[in-house]
Amino acid sequence: MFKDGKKSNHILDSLPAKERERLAAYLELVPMPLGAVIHEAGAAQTQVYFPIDCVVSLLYVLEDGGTAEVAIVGNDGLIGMPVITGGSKSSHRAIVQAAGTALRMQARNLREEFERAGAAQQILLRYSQALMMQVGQTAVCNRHHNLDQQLCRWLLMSIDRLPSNDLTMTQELIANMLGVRREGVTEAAGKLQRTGAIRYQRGRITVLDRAQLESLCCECYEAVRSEYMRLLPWDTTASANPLAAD
Amino acid sequence: MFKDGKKSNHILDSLPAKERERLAAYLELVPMPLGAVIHEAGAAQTQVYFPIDCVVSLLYVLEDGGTAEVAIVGNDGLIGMPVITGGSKSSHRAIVQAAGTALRMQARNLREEFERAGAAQQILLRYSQALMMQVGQTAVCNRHHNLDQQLCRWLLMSIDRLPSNDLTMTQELIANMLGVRREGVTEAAGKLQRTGAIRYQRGRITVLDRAQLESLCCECYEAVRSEYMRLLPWDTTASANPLAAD
DNA sequence: TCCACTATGTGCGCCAACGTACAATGCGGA
DNA sequence: TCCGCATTGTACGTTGGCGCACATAGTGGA
Repeated sequence: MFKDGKKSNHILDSLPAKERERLAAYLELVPMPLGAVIHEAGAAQTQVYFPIDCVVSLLYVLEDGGTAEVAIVGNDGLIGMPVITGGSKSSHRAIVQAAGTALRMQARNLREEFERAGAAQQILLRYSQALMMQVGQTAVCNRHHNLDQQLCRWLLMSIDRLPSNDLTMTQELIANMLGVRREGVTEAAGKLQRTGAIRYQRGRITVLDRAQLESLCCECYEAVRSEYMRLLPWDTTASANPLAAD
Repeated sequence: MFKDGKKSNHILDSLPAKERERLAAYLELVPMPLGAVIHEAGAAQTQVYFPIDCVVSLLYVLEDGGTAEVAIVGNDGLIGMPVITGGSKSSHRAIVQAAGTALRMQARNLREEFERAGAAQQILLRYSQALMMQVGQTAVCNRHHNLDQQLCRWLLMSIDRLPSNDLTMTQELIANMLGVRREGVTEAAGKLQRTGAIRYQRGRITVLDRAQLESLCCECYEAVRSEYMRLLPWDTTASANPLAAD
């Protein structure tokens, strides 16, 4: 799980003190309002974002206007990988799915730090692998699992990246993320509400029984979670983190 | 498109002469037999493969044995990105989907070249972005498009990476890749055969009318193709390739 | 030549999700 | 307080793909 009470970003936290201080000079705390489009598909990305207590979705927009989420990013990662990989722009729209704050910096400054080939490079590369895994699991889940399971996965992944168990989210928006009908979400969420797993009222969802969601969920959630833990042991207080050199 | 008549690998071809020669010392031509598992999910990857005239699928195996392909790799790329990103192992099984040959090298040698932070690093990072895009599009396609369209996409992506328009592939195997029923593939392929787009006989499929496949296909094929072209302009004879410094 | 096996074809009922239509319900502003 | 609007609930026929069962047809080996 990524929830830790602390308001921080795990990528930044994993950096040794020297690198973290160097980057800190470039970082600026910015609000991330619900629905804001951080990066539009096909547009050059001049800034990167390290979420603190917000969640951003990467989604693909089809020619007919349909959408599908390919990944979720919160305080476990960053928005702007194409800055590192050199393509500068992405085919995905980055949109704020849960409001909060993020640390922002100029793309060129992150790029510079990456090119120092130090701990930051190592961590960013590992993050890219974790993200790839998450995207792949989205593909698998879309193929094999039903809406009920996918909704559970989505709720779990979202609250893992947020400080509380509340989501300010209409069913309509969830449907857009999952790429399904709004009515389908209403039905699936209704089931979860009846069994007491969640509660919701007009654009606000509260997870009441996390364990129940996990039991209803498909294996995809745990697969992604454990891969993130393997690749990015971000807890700097734990000795398990080989990257915490300070 | 990636088909070029030449037997080569585009990543290696894109390298400046110096880098290419340095890597050549480590490369070994190996056969890639149909069905061979190049990397098992969760196993350390000690070697990387640059396909020449074979196609390798990355697929995820579910707990119940079900499978879903997350990406296709041919002479446009390489198998073994976790070696670069530092995770050393992948959650995906890499399996030879079309027999042929590949160039193989020790993981540590590629890792070393990457750490030189030269043209190879740049190209490998761009490839990782292209691969990410492909995986994301698999997710989108699984969500929104039907089996007929997906089969077209799959056929096009496969023959693009092979020297001819023939595939040695049973419908059963295609079904495993797409994560669907074998009967569904039989039906979809039957339609394509009746309209003259393809012909097949017991484990061998020939694409007769490429244009027709493209017209029946969803937008996902072209989206991935153009992103590969943007990120990896591999034709060293074209002036369009900024990476060809020799 | 024939047999065993693999690959492909076809037909069924079933179900999840779709598209559509419309009702009911809460919330915020005039 | 009431109106307008956004959000959620419900229903119904349609469809694409599933699971299953079994028939047919190539292919390679004994």
